[in-house]
Amino acid sequence: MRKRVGPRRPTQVEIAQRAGVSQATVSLVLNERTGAPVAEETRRRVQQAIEDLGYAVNPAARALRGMTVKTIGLYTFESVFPVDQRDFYHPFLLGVEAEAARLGYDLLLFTSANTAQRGVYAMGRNALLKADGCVLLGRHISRDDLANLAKEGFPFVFIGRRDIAGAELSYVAPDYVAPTAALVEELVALGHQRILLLRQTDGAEPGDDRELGLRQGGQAAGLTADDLVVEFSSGAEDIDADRVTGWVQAGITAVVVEPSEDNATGVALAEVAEAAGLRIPDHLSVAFLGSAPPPTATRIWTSFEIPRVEMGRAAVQLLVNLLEGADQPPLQLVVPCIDVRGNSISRVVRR
Amino acid sequence: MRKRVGPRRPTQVEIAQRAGVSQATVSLVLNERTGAPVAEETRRRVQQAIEDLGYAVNPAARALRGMTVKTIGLYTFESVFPVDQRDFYHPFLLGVEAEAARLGYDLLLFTSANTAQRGVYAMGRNALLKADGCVLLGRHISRDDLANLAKEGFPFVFIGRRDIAGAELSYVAPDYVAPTAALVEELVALGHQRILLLRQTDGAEPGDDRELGLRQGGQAAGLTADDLVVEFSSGAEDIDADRVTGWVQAGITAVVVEPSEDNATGVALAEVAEAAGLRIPDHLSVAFLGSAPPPTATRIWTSFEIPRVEMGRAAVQLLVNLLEGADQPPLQLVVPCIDVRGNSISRVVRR
DNA sequence: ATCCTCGATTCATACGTATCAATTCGCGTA
DNA sequence: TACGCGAATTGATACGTATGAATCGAGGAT
Repeated sequence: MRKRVGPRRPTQVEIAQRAGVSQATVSLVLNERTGAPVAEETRRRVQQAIEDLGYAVNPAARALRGMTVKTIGLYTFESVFPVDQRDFYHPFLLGVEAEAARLGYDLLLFTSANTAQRGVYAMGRNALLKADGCVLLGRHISRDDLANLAKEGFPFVFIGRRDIAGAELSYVAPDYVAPTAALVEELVALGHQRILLLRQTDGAEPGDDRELGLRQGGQAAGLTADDLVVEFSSGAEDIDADRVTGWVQAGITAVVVEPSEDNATGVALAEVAEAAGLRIPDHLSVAFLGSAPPPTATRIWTSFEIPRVEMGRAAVQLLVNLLEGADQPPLQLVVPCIDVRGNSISRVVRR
Repeated sequence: MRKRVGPRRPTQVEIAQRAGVSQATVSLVLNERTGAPVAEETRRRVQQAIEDLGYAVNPAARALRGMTVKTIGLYTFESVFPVDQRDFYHPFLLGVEAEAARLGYDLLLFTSANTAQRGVYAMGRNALLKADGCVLLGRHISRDDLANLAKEGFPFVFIGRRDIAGAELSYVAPDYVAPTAALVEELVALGHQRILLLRQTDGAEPGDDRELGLRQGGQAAGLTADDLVVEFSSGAEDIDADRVTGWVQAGITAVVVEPSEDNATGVALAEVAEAAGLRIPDHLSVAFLGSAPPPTATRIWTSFEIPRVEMGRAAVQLLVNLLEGADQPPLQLVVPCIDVRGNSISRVVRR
């Protein structure tokens, strides 16, 4: 934290001297809406002095007075910042950026905090305070951090759903329940009687939502709890031929997969099944409860897409509401996903 | 500029009270390097109080004291902010972001200023001051803005070269001269005797550099000034068959093109030439003095690439030098480009 | 002439921090 | 005992702004 160098910038005091008024009057001219009237002639002289000296208000001083500074922070819990276009999070960033610009806010990327890898309450805390409020993003998020932030009353919006006991927080999240239920009902209508949900081990609330959708859909379609199987995967390495063929032998005819960022689990499942002679969808229907691997010439995965850009925009809108609305309560927004009709599920084939 | 709401955060005064010391001591503990010694026992008590109350230093107050805030601004002069991956500027942003993170700086994107479309000295000025210094980027930049910023002593680094009379400013720029000269020499070695440089109308210094390279290369290869022709284009629309065939009839056998962001001029040239029955490179050699259109199955444009990510990194390094070095003079850095050996130039064919 | 009103302006203060100058205290030396 | 010295701590101040309270005139109205 070195000292700043270079020539000092003009202040309101200097403007005041040049215009022959007091500093307070300069401030009044700058923030015209305060109700106190300023004579037209004085206003002109002050404006002129501002022009002459090239004055610009000092954001630090303003912030110290407790004013907002029109800056929205963006914090991600992943180690690599998602400016990279290949990153799963990039569309969110696009939405956040676009909406911030539209609403006249600058965007502060907390890149420094992420190098420390220690969460908001290590390096990041000072950083967060540089912004009026913050959009938080990322799967591997610390619940404690979120709870603390909420308790402190720091304005933020989380992208994704997190329920914290004893604290209500603002988020914008996709609706995983409804499309999952719809997909399960569709599978039952296609003749599937035993359906497997493959969850991510770290799925948290998003995983819970898929499981809830599975049960709702299964119940609506007349399946019993025994017909709905839930297993976990922590990545590609725990999907092998034995496991997949085991499912089939146990009567599973359809697998619905909770995607991870890189979709390693889903890709592995497809490869292992294919290698074991199980064709998709003839022998095994597979669908992704979220973003699927990219389509190829022959394969379009049945799935649904998260409206990521729109969610980014919505998060900023919620945050600005929090910032500009007088003591606004926490806001939640659930947005619908978009069905992707693929060719990876089909009518069940009895052997 | 609304007033902030919500619960107040703890201050150094409250820490001091809880630890039974003065505010000054708390500040000393926080910034240990000031030479004043603090007893180990006191330090411990203060640290404990900080822990207990969840204290974090107020960046605004610190900034007001004239401290830096570890934030680098990024300002682009184009209207659309280059977070979009399709944008020409995206690689620069990647480099800036990565290096800022590495050096422990946060990155402030001036999105709000760009919506106003009026340059640094309209909306943008207040915004710039939120950061310790700024990286500036963009082709359609206002010289006046740059000159004023330099005069005011605001720390910034421009990506791209701009010479401003009476002011020395910091920039990182690609070396267009050397590779252009080399390319011209190569063309002469291939038998070309009359070479055309097609400049962008708004090319400014980058265009000047290409022209300088053309003359240097031509001279080194023994061509006279008459053998080197310079014309201007403002986009695809002023490239038509008449113009291109006119060149050929005037003895031009090779065209070197200053690229624009979208390379519209170069693309148009290729299409028009092809349509007029001029095959590239057999009838006309074409090279890009910078980034070329993307390669296809049959065509790799002879060109050279600007190391954009590296330039972004370098710009941040220069800026941090300015910020952390005591009254550092302006710094300039010229980086080499990377040759792309294509198939769009060839030995001249005498008819 | 006195009082009140009201528009225009100024005074004074607080925001939270870093740092210089001043103070206190313990201790060894003259 | 007096004195000096260095380590540890504190008092006081300034950074630039916004704003509530106070001041000041100039007109009316009474």
